[in-house]
Order: sequence, then C-alpha cells, then structure tokens
Amino acid sequence: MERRAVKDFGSLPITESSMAMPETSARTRIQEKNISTILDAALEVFSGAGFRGATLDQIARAASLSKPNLLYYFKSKEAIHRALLSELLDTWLAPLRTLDSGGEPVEEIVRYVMRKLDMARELPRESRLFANEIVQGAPHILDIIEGPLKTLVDEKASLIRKWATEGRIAEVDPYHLIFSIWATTQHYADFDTQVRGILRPERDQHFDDAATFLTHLYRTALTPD
Amino acid sequence: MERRAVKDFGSLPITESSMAMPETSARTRIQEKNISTILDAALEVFSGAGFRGATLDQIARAASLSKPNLLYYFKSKEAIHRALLSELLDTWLAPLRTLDSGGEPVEEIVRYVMRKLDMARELPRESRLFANEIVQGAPHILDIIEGPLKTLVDEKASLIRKWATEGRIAEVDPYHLIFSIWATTQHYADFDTQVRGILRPERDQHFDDAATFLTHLYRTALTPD
DNA sequence: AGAGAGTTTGACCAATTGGTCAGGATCACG
DNA sequence: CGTGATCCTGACCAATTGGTCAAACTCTCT
Repeated sequence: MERRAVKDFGSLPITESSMAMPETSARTRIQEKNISTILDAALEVFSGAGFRGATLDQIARAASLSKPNLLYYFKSKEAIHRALLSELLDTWLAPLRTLDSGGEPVEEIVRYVMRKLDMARELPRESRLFANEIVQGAPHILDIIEGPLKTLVDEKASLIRKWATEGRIAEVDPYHLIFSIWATTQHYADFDTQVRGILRPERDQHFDDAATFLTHLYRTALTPD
Repeated sequence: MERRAVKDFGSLPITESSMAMPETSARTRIQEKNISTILDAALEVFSGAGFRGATLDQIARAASLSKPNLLYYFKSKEAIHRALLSELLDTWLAPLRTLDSGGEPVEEIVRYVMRKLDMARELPRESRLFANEIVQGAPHILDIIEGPLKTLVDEKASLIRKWATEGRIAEVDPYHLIFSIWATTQHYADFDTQVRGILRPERDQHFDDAATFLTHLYRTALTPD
C-alpha cells in the first residue's frame, strides 16, 4: 500500500473537496494518512478496472479500511474518483508545460519524449487511469480536455509551429506530433501487458530500448533537411 | 444497429462456440440475423464500457432483444465477449500479416502504417474493445498475446531486422518500431475523445493530417542514411 | 393443417453493489 | 481526567446485475 517511489515529478496537490467529514479547519494526522491511503488504493483499483469495474469493497480491502470508513472520508465512489483525477492531472501534464522556447528545438522535444517515457515507467497506474477514462469517452474529464488541456496544447503547438517556420525543425503538424508522442510513450504503460507478453523483458530493459528507438524516431523526423 | 460499412478488411469468420441453443446442424436464418445483431450490439457496448462496465441489459436494449433472449443465443455474458474477441482478432491482425518481404521495405512499412490508420478510422469500436481489454490486463486474451500474437510479431520482427542488416532500412529495433506503429495509429481510435476535444476537426479531416504526419515520421526515420 | 423444432418472454432468484445509520471507540486538549 | 470532536463499525437497505425456467408463441416442413 506504499505510495510508489518516483523520481520526482513535482508534488501532488491534494485538492479534493467532496469529502464527507466535518470539513472544519485543517487536516488531522489521521485524516492525512487515511486519505492518502485511500487515494493510493483507489488508484490501484481504478487503474486496473476502470470506474465502473472498480468496487468500493476492492478499494476498501486494498486500503485495509472498512467500506463505511471509506465513505466517511469521501462521500461517494465518484468523489474518490474525482479526487484522484484532479490530484493527478497536474502531474500528468507537467512535462508538456516545461516545453520551453529556450534551447535547441529538436533536443527540447526529444527531452520531452524522454520525460514522458520516464513517466510511463514510473507512473503506469496513473497512465492507465487516464487511459481507462478516455477510452470510455472521458465522461468525468471532458470539460478539462476541451478547456485547460486544449488551451495548453494549442499554446505548445504554436511554439512548435514557430520553430518549424523558423526552419529550426522540420515542417510537421504540431498537434499530430504531440499526439504521437503521447501515444508512443504512454503505450508502454497502458499496453504494458501486451508489451511484456511479446518481449518477455528481463528487468525493465525494454524501456532503455524504447528510449533509444524513440530518440532516433523523433530526432530524424524533426531535424531540418 | 446496422453493421458498420467498411472498406474491406477481409470477411469476419463467425467462430463462436459457446452458444446455448440446440446447436445441431447449420444456422437458421433467424439465428444468423440475431447472432449478428447481438455481436454488433455487444461490440458497441463492450467497446464503450469494458467488460465489467457493460451490462446485459444495455446489450439487450442495443440489440432490441430481451435479456433472456440474448442468453438463448449465448450462454453467458462472458460467452458473448469471448465470441466477439475471437471473431475480431483475425481482422485486427490481418494488416501485420500482409507485411511482406517483397517490395521496397520503407514503402512496405509506410503502407502498413496507412493500413492501420485506416482501421482506426473505420473500426474504432474494435480498436477500443482491444484497448479496454489490454489496459485492464488482458484477462481474456493473455494466452493469445503470449502465443499466436507473439509468434506473428517475432516473425515480422525478423523480417524487419533482415531489412536493416541489408541496409535497406535504417537500423532500428523492430519490436519498438511495431509498437510505435500500433500506438500512433490506434491512438486515433482509442483516444478519439481527446483528439476531437483538442482539434475539434470538421468532418474527419484530422485523419488525413495524421496520415501526412505519420508518413513523414516513418519515412524519415526508416530511410537509410 | 398439424406436429415438432426453434424462438421469445415475464416472472423470478441469489449475489453483488453503492450507500446509510445509530451507536461505540478513540483521540486531542483544557 | 473528562468531554467533545473525530474516527470507526456492524447491521442494514434498495437497486442492479447475471442468470434460470416454465410456459407460450412462431416458424418450417410434410
């Protein structure tokens, strides 16, 4: 039930509101611990079964808490799910935010790819949580996709397009470049079962191979003629 | 409830066994029609909600049949799901099978990418069905992944590796090349909601843009120096 | 037309699921 | 130490879900 150790993708702001407790003043030590335990257990279960497929009993068992006790901290199954998603969205989009106009464009993008690949390795459950959500039509975060996410992507797409018109990278569609980066990197988390079934990798060697391949793929495709 | 019109990815062999009917002799006209209707409805529901998220009532409603009538044709929810998966697996892997040693290697691979992208456009429900299954650990098809699928991929990977050693394509890891092709193309089906939320495409214009981008991506990365 | 196979359904069931609630246990703090 | 706030639980509930079954309906073929 340990919170997975990770490199460091920034602190995760715990920002859920829909709790069922008195909700006065600040967090108790017990609240702090239990809420964090619940969210970790929920991540484990939701990411492996989707919203509908997950049950409160499973989450309760994974958290070693009773079901009514879960509902003491979160007023419904949906509330837990919502809290998880909003807690993780910032972490998830952080790498894209750091894509900066300073530095050499091709290397900047390759660095972004590596960062995303690292996240697929370190935070596969988070990746699968979003994958489940979006494959099923993103019923809980559609507004975020069409709002803040679209804004962020539009912004970075302009930057990439500027690089292209300046001749600093090849002429490519920035949106589809971003989509392909998301797809190729998150694939190693979301389709982990398939990748492992086919490669049968020792330790996690295949992530290094993936890094080599993706570096080649994007460097050659982005380097101006 | 109409079976989606598609280009032509080969006929779909209806090969489910676990039916609940008398099962003597050949199919009745009624059986033919109802089984096909049920599978189409099930595809719609399973692909949008996953196995656990789908309910027999939803499938029954989508098929305009009563729930007990579903269970007259298939003996359980699992049986429907199994029938769907095995019916679609061949279709799904057909493009990879056609990857042939004849012809110009780079163009052969680019053609494969286009074929997969076409499938993402024409058969998004099928793509999502598999995505749901694999994201959740492939509980129903793990043996197929580790068996026939692995064999097929191993085979095609050797072919690609041969091309590389012959200097006819760039030196790339063939397995990760295949994974990246799967990822980038299926992304447009599996993450359709996200893609549309960000691009807000008119008609399906974005598929053509994706084709252009992916052609560039793989052509530059695979063309030998 | 009539018989038998094939098809359909309403009523029903047990298990699971999300959620409630009254009361008891425990903690923080003066 | 006591008391009020916080924390926890067993028992319970209504709705949903996968699945059964006997009876009724309909099709096909002679």
